[in-house]
Amino acid sequence: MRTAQRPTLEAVAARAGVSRATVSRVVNGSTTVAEPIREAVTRAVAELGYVPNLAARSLVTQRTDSIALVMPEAATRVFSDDQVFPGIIRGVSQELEAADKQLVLMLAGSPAGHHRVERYTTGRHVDGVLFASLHGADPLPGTLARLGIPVVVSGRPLGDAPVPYVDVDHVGGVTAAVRHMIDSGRRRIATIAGPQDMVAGIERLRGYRATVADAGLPELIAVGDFTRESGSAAMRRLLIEHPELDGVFAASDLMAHAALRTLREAGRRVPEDVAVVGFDDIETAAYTEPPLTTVRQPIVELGRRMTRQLLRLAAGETIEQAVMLPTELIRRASA
Amino acid sequence: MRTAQRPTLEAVAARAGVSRATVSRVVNGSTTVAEPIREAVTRAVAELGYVPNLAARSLVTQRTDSIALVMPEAATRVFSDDQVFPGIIRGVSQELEAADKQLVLMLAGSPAGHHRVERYTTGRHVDGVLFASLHGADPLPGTLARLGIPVVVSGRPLGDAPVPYVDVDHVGGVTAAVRHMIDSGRRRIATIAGPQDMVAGIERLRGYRATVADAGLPELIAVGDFTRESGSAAMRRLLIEHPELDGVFAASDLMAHAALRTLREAGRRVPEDVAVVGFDDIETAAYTEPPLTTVRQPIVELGRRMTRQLLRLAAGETIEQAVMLPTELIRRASA
DNA sequence: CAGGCGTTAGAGAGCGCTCTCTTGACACAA
DNA sequence: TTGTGTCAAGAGAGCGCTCTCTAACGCCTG
Repeated sequence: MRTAQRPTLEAVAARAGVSRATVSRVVNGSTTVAEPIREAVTRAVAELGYVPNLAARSLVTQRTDSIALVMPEAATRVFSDDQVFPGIIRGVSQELEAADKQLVLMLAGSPAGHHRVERYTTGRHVDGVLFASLHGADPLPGTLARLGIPVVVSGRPLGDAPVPYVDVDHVGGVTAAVRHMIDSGRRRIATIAGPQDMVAGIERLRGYRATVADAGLPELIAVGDFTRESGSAAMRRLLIEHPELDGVFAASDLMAHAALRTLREAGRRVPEDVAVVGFDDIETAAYTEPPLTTVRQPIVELGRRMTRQLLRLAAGETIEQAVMLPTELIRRASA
Repeated sequence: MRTAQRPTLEAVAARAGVSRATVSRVVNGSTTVAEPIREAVTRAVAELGYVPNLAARSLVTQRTDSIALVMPEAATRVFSDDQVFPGIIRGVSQELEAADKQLVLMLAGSPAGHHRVERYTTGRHVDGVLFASLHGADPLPGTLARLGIPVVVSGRPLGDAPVPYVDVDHVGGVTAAVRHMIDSGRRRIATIAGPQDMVAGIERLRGYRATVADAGLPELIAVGDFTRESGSAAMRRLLIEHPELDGVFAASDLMAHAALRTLREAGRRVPEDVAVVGFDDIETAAYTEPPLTTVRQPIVELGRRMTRQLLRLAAGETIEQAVMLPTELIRRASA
């Protein structure tokens, strides 16, 4: 069974009574083939159930028609409860489907895993590489770019390598969130920040600081890592250090969700005593108690845009170094 | 840049002063190479930064060292809020990493997408195919199996093709859940069932019916599709049709979550008036109000086992037609 | 010391495809 | 009729690798 011979170009050519080259032309859509011959070839392809051997094609064209999407394995854990991880994949997948290219997904967990990613991508086994949710200043994207391998990352890269990226407007979203609380009379607005080795964490904290500073309000900061657990811990710390707080901006919905519960356990009412705003607009946000006001980011679109940029790059076009996607404040009951 | 010549076997051979065949032996770990020569080759490989061209290798070995994971695109939407989708990917990824194989992810949304999957997988561009979360009786797994292409699916396939599968013990989990409610005195236990074109939906309903029948209790059934929206609607219907109910088993945590809210809105207290049990044990389950009692399924392990089975199959071993993974009742406050 | 054997390295074919170059056919002008 | 130009189709090289077959070499045996 395993040796079931698949028909080759040769076989199709023989059946259609033409040369290999002509079959290749038809299969690849060349225009310089007379109609009757094209038809004969098409028929032969159908009759034989011919499918081109991609390995053979890649060998000569130097293209693989596949691109890699690299994510830290932690992303599947940290984000396991929201749609960031599946959302990006969905967006990438949609665009690649349209371009008839394959998606090779690489979750880099261990250092060994990272090395494997490096070997694979630098080995030019893919036509381009997408990086999502980078932690810290990974040198790999820069290395690939220098090798001339098309790369696009999500979020402004922390290193100094000039790698093209697509990001959402963190600062704009956070500003809208914090202003919303200020406008409704809050004056002691704290933040539960995200991890400071990720752009999303850094930018969202930056937005918070700028906005409260602008309004002449104090900075009340506790740092989490985007997870619910860290959100509970941070909220508890904030309540101890700043019991007077009347608003909380959490850098992720997961942390906001945990904060909601912690506040309730501490006897604070939301939104009467404390307003809470999150970031992400995960599906759960509409089902928390009370429903969470939050900043929506276009996550599927992020995946799509990254992919489109990468494909353009791979096609030899020059692309914008940075693309920024808008965020939007979704008002529910928590603030 | 794009034409930057990568070193070939030939180049390594020249540098090491040996033949191509010998370099190939060293690279592929053959034992029949004398130590000094092996060392010389290894050094040449390092110096030149040689990376084998996978396309060329595939062309002759007829292997691709990559496997496809096929999911309906809906899976990323329906499950966007729980860990099924990322969990399976993580499990698959872990095992493939250990085996040094690549993961090609295919989300089949449209009929065109499904056709693309069919073309790609039947074209033997991968060494094996994993199917997750099948809807209905997709003929593709059976077709591939008949072509001699290694296939493993998640969940007992609904068609009659004898395709090897890995599944969790739905019935066992549901039985434990419903018995738990019976044991605590509930006598009017309803279910919010999952979609009846998916094994998970069918099996969980089967488990419910068997257990209530066994206890001489009535069947109170409303069907949803695993999403929160459908869960709310189903819960409302149940309250109208069976206002006397004192327990609800929801076939997914998402539906259970929505039921919790709907019950509260209807003035029913959980668990005092109505006990609620879900299925999946998503992370949110621990954060609902009240925290949700639910059935945990080992989702990462599911991905891992599927992959291990597939790799064994691809290696020519014969494998069990069915593998069943245990489920476990997690008791929290809702029942 | 011839003959046989086991072991290691090289030679060379060929995997299935694309793409350049060449040939062939035909139309039209001189 | 011959020459020129245009366009479609074929011939053939070669992409980088693996793997079989063969050659070379050293060692043991009779």
